[in-house]
Amino acid sequence: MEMPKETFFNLPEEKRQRVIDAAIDEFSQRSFHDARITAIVDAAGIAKGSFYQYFEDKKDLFKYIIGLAAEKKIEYVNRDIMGRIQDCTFFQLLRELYLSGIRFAKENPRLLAIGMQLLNNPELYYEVIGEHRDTTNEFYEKLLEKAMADQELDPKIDTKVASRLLAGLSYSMVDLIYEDGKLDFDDMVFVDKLLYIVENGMKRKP
Amino acid sequence: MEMPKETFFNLPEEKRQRVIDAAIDEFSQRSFHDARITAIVDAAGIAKGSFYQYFEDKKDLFKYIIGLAAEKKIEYVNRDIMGRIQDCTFFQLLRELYLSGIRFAKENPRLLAIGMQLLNNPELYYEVIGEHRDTTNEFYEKLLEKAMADQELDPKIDTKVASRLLAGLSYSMVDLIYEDGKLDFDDMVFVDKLLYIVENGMKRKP
Amino acid sequence: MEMPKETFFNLPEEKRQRVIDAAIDEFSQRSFHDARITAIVDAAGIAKGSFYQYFEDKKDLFKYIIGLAAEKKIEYVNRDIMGRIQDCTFFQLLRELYLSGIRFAKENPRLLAIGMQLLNNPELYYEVIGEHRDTTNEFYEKLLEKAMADQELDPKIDTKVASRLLAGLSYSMVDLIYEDGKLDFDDMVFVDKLLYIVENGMKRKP
Amino acid sequence: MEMPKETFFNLPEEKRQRVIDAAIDEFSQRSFHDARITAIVDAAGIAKGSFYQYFEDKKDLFKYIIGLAAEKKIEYVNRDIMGRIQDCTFFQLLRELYLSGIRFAKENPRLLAIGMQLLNNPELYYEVIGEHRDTTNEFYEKLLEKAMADQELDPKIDTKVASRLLAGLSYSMVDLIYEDGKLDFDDMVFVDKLLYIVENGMKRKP
DNA sequence: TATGAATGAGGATTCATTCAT
DNA sequence: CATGAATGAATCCTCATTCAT
Repeated sequence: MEMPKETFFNLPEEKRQRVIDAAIDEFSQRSFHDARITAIVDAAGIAKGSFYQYFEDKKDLFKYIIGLAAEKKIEYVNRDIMGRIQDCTFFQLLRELYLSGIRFAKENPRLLAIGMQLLNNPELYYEVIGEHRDTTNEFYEKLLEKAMADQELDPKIDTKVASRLLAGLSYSMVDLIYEDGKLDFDDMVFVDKLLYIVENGMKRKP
Repeated sequence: MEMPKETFFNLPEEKRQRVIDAAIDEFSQRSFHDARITAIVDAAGIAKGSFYQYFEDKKDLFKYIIGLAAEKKIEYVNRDIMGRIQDCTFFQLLRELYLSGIRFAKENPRLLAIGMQLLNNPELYYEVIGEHRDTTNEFYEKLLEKAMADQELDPKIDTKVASRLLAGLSYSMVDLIYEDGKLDFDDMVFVDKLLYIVENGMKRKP
Repeated sequence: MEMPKETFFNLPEEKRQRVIDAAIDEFSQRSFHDARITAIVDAAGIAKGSFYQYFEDKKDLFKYIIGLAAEKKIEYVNRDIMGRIQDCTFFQLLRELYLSGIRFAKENPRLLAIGMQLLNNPELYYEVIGEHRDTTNEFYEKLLEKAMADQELDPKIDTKVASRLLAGLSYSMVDLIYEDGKLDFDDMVFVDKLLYIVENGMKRKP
Repeated sequence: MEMPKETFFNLPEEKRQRVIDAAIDEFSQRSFHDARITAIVDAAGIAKGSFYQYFEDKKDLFKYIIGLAAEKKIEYVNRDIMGRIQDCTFFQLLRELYLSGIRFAKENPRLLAIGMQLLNNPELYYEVIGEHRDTTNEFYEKLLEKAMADQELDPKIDTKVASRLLAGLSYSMVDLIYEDGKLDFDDMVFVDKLLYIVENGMKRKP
């Protein structure tokens, strides 16, 4: 996988940030194809030529930004959730994950927009991310398997299917964010009401 | 809402189809901005100039195609589901809806792709879909309210939240389509396993 | 010189007028090159194809319109001036000519606009009118020669030059029309004040 | 008022001239709308893309060229006339002005053509010339008022009207240029003969 | 003769990328 | 490393004219 060239990492921190920021701005407002290098270099205050000394091409930059976003999100959620995995039930953990996801998205709306774009464009996704489409699914699957092993779940449910369900639900969250204000209760209430259903649907029957 | 010009509707059916087909092809493979009139007219075998006698401009065509897709999907699902609304339980109906949705998407993968496209071009989305934004949510909400009235549902669940959940799940379906083959069971099994959870989560406790 | 085809003259009077009118409208608002056949046929309510059954091409129509305008102006001025040539002095006649010209322009502003266009575009002029650029000059020259013979003029003036002066002055008139209202006296006063100078400049000294 | 971009002024003088020259060539031969960027860049030997690094668009270039022409003419006439305003009578000055105008037009026929163009595209005219519409009239009016104050003029003439006359006469000059050769005397003789009439018409009677 | 669809050449403009300094 | 001009392919769209019915 290409990456920014060395020159980019040799840049003074502040300048590098400006470039990253400008890129996030542009990519969050326009599709990959519509995004303009010109807009990015202008906003970053660097020369057009310099751009091509930092990055191979537009796609190179895009991949880098996507990578950054993923990294940031993982870091964020990790920090939020860290250490609770052990002492929590599966459903408590799920609740924290969703809430943490919502918080992250609200704090980083531009990254959310970029991520959505990627998710809705399979070709681009494939080009940029390559094979690794299933990280999210797999993550939930592992969680579910552990919960199953811990006998928290109804043994009749299929963890592969359930992992899809949990992943799919994150879209409900995003919707919630985009429509902010349309529903008259706050995120935590929403998540709790949602999880009430999920928990009833998946938990081990006594 | 603009529409194709009269000339387009005066065209012989076969030619009109060729244009529509070429447009669907192009729009399903490239973003609105990136889609090329040239590719469309070439594929349709018409002159560049003719295109502009049929449509105001690229956006006009796009809107038309989106409208067609929506119409087609509604028709499809209606035909599939028609008549069963009365004799079905809520969960049976939901099963049919999801299966019908999957079938439609599998039969019309290009329309699916265009729809997904739309989802991440908010500006265009608004222009094209306009007011009809939350049709899906509202549709599920109505269904849920009826089910609630029929005492099929756990009175503790919130129909607004549940409608989001049901809408969000359609994303799990799309995922399924894109990954076709990755899961080792077929759509019906998938939907059944999914609905097993959903039903458990939402149905009225005895 | 091409002319409209026979078909045009076979048209019912009313329809022919509609075409002429539409053409005058378009040509008075846009330069020859910018004028659009489409606009003309739309306004005239005829089919695009019909146009090419009446006229060879855009230029053919333009020539025809120019011809009409010239004819109309000559007719107008003739009617105004008719019969006075004998009983008038040269300067009285000139006054009538100018006033008549102003009246015509005010009553036919669209024709004025087309004429101006032509005058300011030598290439077009040549293409459309051919060699006959000097009609106006020659007309004034004849008038001046008669006046000279009648001993109304200072024998020292050169009639060729004076004819240019008189022709050039018509531009002052046009200016006056375009700026209508900027000067605080009316046309007749303007012409009289102008002719006061001209007469002093050209009349035979006692 | 828009202007060419900085990049244009950073260009080596020689290249810049090539662009200007090509533009003047094209605009003097075709109407603004009809003028082709392609022709200009080809003649100037620059890339199509480069053009858009120098100018915003076609109109931007056109305005610039018009500005240049105006500037050049003012400079030219100023240089010609400079210093004589004090020692000349009004009629002597007028003679110099007309002769200078003729010389300029003959030396810059392409600029003349562009200027004439502008006169019959009112929309463009307004955009380009904007407020400065009646500079010419006002210029002559000031001159006339001074002459009047100096008692060079017949007190009965109206300076506003006379200024129109003098401005209108410049059209006679243009005619002269376009018909070059048709009259059998040279410019100076023509102007002298013209001014003989004008002077007689306007000068103070003894 | 009327119609209006079909055509395609031609124009303006954008933008990723290259290149010379 | 920085710079920013140079490039040209690619795109949308317009419009006079032709053509088939």
